Amino acid sequence: MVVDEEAADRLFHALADTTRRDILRRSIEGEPSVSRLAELYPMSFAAVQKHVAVLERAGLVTKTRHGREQRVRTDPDGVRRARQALDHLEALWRGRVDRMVDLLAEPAGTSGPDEPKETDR
Amino acid sequence: MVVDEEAADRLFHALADTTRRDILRRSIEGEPSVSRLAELYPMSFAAVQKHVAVLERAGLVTKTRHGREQRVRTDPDGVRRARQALDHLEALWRGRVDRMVDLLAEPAGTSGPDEPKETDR
DNA sequence: CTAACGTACAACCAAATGGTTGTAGATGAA
DNA sequence: TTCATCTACAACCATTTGGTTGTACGTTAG
Repeated sequence: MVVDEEAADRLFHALADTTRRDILRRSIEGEPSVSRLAELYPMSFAAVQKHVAVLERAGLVTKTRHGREQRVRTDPDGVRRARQALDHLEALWRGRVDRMVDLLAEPAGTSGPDEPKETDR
Repeated sequence: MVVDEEAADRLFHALADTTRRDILRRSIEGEPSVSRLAELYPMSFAAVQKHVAVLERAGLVTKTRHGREQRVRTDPDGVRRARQALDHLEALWRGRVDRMVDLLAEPAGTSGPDEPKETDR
């Protein structure tokens, strides 16, 4: 499996917050310190610190000491892992569509009937 | 903007749960009724019903009445919207890398210095 | 008609989330 | 050294989440 389920939980949970997504964007463009980030949002430093921690546990950002500050940088692999999970879902979808196309393309009566009335679902 | 922030919150939140992602997968492959789904997980019917509701509010699945049951089907557009949000993040990342490459490619001393020591961050 | 099934929804509860304040440890500047 | 800055983390609180049970309603099968 590409990412195990718990990791996927952490990943998507980390992404499921406007502030955290914004932190992620700003940490892509620059490499802000935690206190620089904290200035941007209408909440305490500690709150922003927690958001960064969530992103870090999800593997979306890393922190590196730089003097007395801690700079936040996004980990492109983290974003890529999230995309892979969605890619997998889309692949499933495409697979299903392909199978439906196959059924339609099949000469009538080759195998079992497509919908034997209301089978058992 | 591709998806507004609140919609993105709902989207990623809906994806941030193993059971919900599994429901999504099964609703891609088949088109199970809510009670069929409920049989699959170690929780009550009502709990599964709530999970489906979360997916529905996120625009990831739709329900359609079919006799007395309600079949769940995933909405491929929903998954695509989630991917677009991540695509955007990756584009930002690529943009940053490109800009760094530009700086490196720039003949020395053309514009301002890259890092004037430890400016003000 | 009656019974069984599938669903919807309210009320409730424990645990997690997102925020706060306060305290304390490192580090850099004066 | 001393002071201001940046960070870490604990303790606390309100709200949301994810689960439960119970009740009610529409639909299909006998």
